[in-house]
Amino acid sequence: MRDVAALAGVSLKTVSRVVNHAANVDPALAAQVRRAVAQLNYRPNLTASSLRRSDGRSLMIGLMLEDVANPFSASLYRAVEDVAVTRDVRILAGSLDENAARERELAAALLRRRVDGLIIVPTGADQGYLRQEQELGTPLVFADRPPRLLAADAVTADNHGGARAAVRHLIGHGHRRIAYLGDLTTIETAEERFAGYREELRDARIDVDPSLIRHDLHTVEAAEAAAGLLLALPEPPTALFGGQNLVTLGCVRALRSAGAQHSVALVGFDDIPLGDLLDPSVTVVAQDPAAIGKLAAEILFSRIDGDRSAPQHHIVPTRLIERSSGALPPVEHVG
Amino acid sequence: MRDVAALAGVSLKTVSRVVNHAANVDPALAAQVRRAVAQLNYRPNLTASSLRRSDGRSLMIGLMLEDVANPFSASLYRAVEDVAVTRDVRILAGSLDENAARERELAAALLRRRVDGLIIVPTGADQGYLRQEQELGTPLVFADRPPRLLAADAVTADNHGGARAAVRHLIGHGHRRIAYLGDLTTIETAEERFAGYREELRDARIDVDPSLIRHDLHTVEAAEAAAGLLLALPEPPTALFGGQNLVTLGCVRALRSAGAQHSVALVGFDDIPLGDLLDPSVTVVAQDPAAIGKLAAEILFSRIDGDRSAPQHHIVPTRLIERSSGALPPVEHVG
DNA sequence: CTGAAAGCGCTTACAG
DNA sequence: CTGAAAGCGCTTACAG
Repeated sequence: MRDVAALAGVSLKTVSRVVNHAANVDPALAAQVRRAVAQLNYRPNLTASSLRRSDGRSLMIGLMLEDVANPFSASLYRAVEDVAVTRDVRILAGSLDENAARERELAAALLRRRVDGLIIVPTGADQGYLRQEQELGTPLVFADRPPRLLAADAVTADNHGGARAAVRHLIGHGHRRIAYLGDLTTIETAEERFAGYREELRDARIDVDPSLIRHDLHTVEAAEAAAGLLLALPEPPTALFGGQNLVTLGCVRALRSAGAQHSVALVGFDDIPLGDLLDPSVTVVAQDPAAIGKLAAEILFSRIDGDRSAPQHHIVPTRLIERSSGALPPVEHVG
Repeated sequence: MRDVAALAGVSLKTVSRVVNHAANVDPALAAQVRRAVAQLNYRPNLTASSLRRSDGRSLMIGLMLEDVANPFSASLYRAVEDVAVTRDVRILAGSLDENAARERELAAALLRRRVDGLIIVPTGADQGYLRQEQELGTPLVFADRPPRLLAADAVTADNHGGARAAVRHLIGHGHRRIAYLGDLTTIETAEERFAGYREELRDARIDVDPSLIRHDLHTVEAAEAAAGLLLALPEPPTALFGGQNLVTLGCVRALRSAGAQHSVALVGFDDIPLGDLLDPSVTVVAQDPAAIGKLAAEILFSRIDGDRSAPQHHIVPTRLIERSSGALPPVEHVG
C-alpha cells in the first residue's frame, strides 16, 4: 500500500479510501491510485485491516462439525456457507470425530485466528471452557446438539418428537416388539431419541423389553452386528427402530443377511441416501440439516450485529417419510 | 499482551517468548507471566503475530470445491483436513457450483485473508487470473481437474483409463450398443471420460453411434430424462455408461421406471452410496477422492515449505468395482 | 477533499 | 537471559 501511495503520489490514507470505495475522493486522484494498484499488482491485506479497524471483524466465522465428510455435517456446512457468502464472510471449519479434546483444540485454534463467531456441533460433555470467550463478546451458536454447562443459543432437530413419530408409526402398523438400536449414550440427541422411544411405548401401554435395546452403536458394522444378534433372539423383534443413519444402514444389511427385509419392519432416524430405491424402500424420520444450518447462521449473524437478547433454544421439526419398510405388518416368530 | 506484561512486571518481549514457548526464559519470570496470562484471560492473536512474523504464515490454507455438500468434495475436504491438522493449519473452504465468477471471487476472498496456499477444484475455463499471485509466491495445487492456461501442480483421477475400463467391462460382457451419458462438456474430466469411451469402442472396432450419446447432464433429473428417452429409442442401447455419480443415479431411476433394470446393463463412473444394496447392485468405476485430497495437501505443504521444483501432474488410479449391473448380458430389442 | 501522526497486537533485530 | 525501539499493513482520529 505504501508503494502504491508513493507511485500514485498520494498519501496512504487516500489509497486506503480508494481501495475501500470511500466516497469523497477526487476522481482524478482515484484513477491515479487505481493505475498504481494495477501496475504494482497490489493485493489488499484483510488481516492487517481487521487488526486496526474499530469493529475488529475478521470476516471469518468458525464452524465445528462432527466430520465434514459425513452428509449431515456437509449439508449443514453448505447452509451456513450460503448465509455467510451474502455478507462476504468465509468459513473456517473442522471435524471433531466425537473427540472432546479435539473440540477444545479446534475452538482454541479458531479463536486465536479471531473468528467473528462460532457455530458448534459439540461433542464433549462440557462447553464451560467457552464461557470466558463468550463473556469477552464472541457469539456462540450451537447446532444439532445443545451446549452443556453453558448458556448459549442452540438450534436442534426435534429428536424427541421425531423418535416418537417413528415408533408411533410402527405401533400403528400393529407392532409391539420394537427394538431400539442407538448411538453412544454420551450423545445428548441419542438420549432424546431413546426417551422418545420409551415414552411412545409407555403411552401405548407397551412394556419396554430391555432385551430389545442396544446402545452405543456408532458405525454401520457395529449396528449390523447388533441387529443380527437381535434377529437371532428366541423371541426376536417384529420391527427395528434405527436411531441414526449409519445404524439404519447396519439394520438394512443385517435384515438382508437374515433374509428378513420383507418380514421385519424398519424405521430409521435421519434419511439415508437412496433410501427410496432400496427394496423395500426405507421409511425414515428425516432431519433437516440445511434448515438447522441456515437458522444457526442467521442467529449467529444477528448476534454479531449486536443482538443481546437472552439465548434461545430453537427446535426444527422432523418429517416422517413413509416408504415401505415401516408399513410391514408384524410377523409372529415361529419358535 | 501489553496488559500481561504490565501485570507480570516484564517486557512485552518476555511475554512473547513465554507465549511462544521460546527457550531461554527464566523459570521464575515465566511462571509470573503464566500467572498473569491466566488472570487476565489473555488470548494470543495469531493474526497480529502473522502480520509481523518474518515468514508471514497465516496457518490457513484455502480450499475451493465444487460444493462442500457433495460427497466427493466432502471426502476430499476431509483428507486435506487430516493432513493440515498435523501442522496446526486450518482450512478456509468454499463452494463454486460450477460458476466461474464465484471461483474468481472466492480466490480473491481467500487471498485477501492471506492463506498460505490454495487447493483448487477449478470450474472456469481459465485460471490465468491466478498467475500474478502464483508469481508472488502463493503455492497453488489443483485437484480433481487440471488448471487451464496456467502451469501448476495437479492431482486428478485417471478419468481416461477409468472410462476405458468401464466400457471394456461392458464390451467383455458382449455389449456393442453402449450409450454414453455425461456431464457438461465444459468440464475437462467429463471430456476425458468421453474420450475414453470413444477410444475403447474404437479399439474394439465398434462404431460410435451418435444417437446413443448424451452430453451436458448435470443433475439426477436431467440424466433420468435422457436415459428414459434412450430406452424408448426404436433401437435402444443394451448397456448404459453413466459418466458421473448423479448421472448414474438418474440411469438407475430411468431403468426402474422402464422396468429394464435387469435387462439393460449399467456401469457408472464414481461410486454411489448404497450402490451395493440396490437390486441389481451397481457396477462402478470408483474414484478415490480421499487419495486425491491427501496427495494434493502433501504437495501443497511441500511447496509451502519451499519446494521449487517444476509443477507435476499426478494421476490417481480408479478401480472397477464389479457388482451385478455391469454383468448383465445384452438383450436384443424385439422391435 | 486530503494528509501526517498515532496505534491495532504482535515480532524482529538489536543492544545490553 | 532480558528489554527498548522499530515496524508488519492497515485504519483511526484529527487537523487543514
